[in-house]
Amino acid sequence: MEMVLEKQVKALSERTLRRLPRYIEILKRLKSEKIEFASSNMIADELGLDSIQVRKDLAATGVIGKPKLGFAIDELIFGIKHTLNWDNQTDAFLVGAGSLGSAILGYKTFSDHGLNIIAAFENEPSKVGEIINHITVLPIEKLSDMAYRMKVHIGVITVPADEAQKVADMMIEGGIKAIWNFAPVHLKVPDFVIVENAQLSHSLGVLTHKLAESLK
Amino acid sequence: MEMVLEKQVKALSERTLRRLPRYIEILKRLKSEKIEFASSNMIADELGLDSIQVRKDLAATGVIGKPKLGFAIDELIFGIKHTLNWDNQTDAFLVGAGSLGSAILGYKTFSDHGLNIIAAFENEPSKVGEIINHITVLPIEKLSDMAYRMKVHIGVITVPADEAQKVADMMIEGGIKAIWNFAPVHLKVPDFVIVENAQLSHSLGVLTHKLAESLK
DNA sequence: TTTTTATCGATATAAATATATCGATAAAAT
DNA sequence: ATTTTATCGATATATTTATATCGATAAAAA
Repeated sequence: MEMVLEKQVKALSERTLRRLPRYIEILKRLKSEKIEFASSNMIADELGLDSIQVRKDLAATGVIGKPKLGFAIDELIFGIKHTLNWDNQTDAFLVGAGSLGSAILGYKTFSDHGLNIIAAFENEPSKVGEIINHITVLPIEKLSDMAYRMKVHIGVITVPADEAQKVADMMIEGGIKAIWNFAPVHLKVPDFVIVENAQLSHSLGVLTHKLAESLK
Repeated sequence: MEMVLEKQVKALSERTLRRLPRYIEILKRLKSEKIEFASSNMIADELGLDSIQVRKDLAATGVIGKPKLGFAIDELIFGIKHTLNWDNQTDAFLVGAGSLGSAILGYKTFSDHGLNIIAAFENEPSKVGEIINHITVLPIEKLSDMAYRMKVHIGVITVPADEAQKVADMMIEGGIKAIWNFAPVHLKVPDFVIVENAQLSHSLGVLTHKLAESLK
């Protein structure tokens, strides 16, 4: 088979991707102060980063700055959102309507972040039928079939550790392509499925370690 | 069981720190299967990592492996927990008893991760006095003073964005040394204060971007 | 006991990421 | 209109992180 070379879109590193939402935060604040242009230096200062790094990150969004002025804020916010695909909403299912799951269902702001949770699923019969933030909790048995029929591409897992792999398998069976995993387990999935882990313990470990070091 | 841990030779990178909890997860599972030794290869395979990287990460904990056998699982779990300071519990205050705050208060497992949340605080008078998972919700006004008197070193922020900086300031006034920040804002704090950000949007951005790329 | 083997851990190399340098540019000042 | 200035963005360098190589070692097999 012959390789077709497309114009190489500058690949974004994961670290850059994680900084982009922070830039949006700063830019929105500057915008609310009626500022129209932001330089890489302003942004870097606000976040305690290096301005060269900010410029490099922003270069990956394709937005072009102006000498002496910096970046047009509106355009830059738009460009970052586009890069993150936050200017579209992708339908998602959430499984596990416990306290964390409910908290996530309660967030209205995910729609600004490209995520549209349209249904929740549960094992526990007593929770089925509940409505959380206008989202109905359905029985887990329906997950695969509904995901397939509704062409849902994102799954959010907020079940306990010992149920997570099973839930992931059901999601994949239903054609889900990306999993946002809050359960403290490593999910085994086929190569074509994207898993983004959001375990609180990972971040907590960094905190407790650094604190202990600093108190030495 | 006696365990002598070598003094830590090298500073741990943040990326290593974030992998350590994942090793614990695998090791506990292997242990539950009555396995006593784990090689770097076994661990790496389970997590889809490189065995050399696992060995390097584990070297940073000071635990020594045995040729042909690998690492003694009990000793290794202990060593990793020690490195993360998860063998001690540090008292913490949480501010913001909304849905995410309540979810965090509900986690019983944080005590296995070095965190002991002993009180929660709120702005909203209607929430003050509530008891969530045996933890009382107190008025925010008491935060600084109580933190100082009780020598609390960790603060967890789960308030909305526009209140977070104010809460951080109060925490620092009360002598808190490390902040686990879930609010979507960059906190400005003195150098001696550690901030670990746990914003969901950062992780979500990686997911939505990768999914969009994969569907191209 | 001797040999074979799997795995460690030290050192070396490669890749990714961050930081520095500097000419080009357009806005603002002169 | 000309000069000065701040900032960009391309390229170069440094640093950090990940991966490869290989001798040393202790367990298991012969």
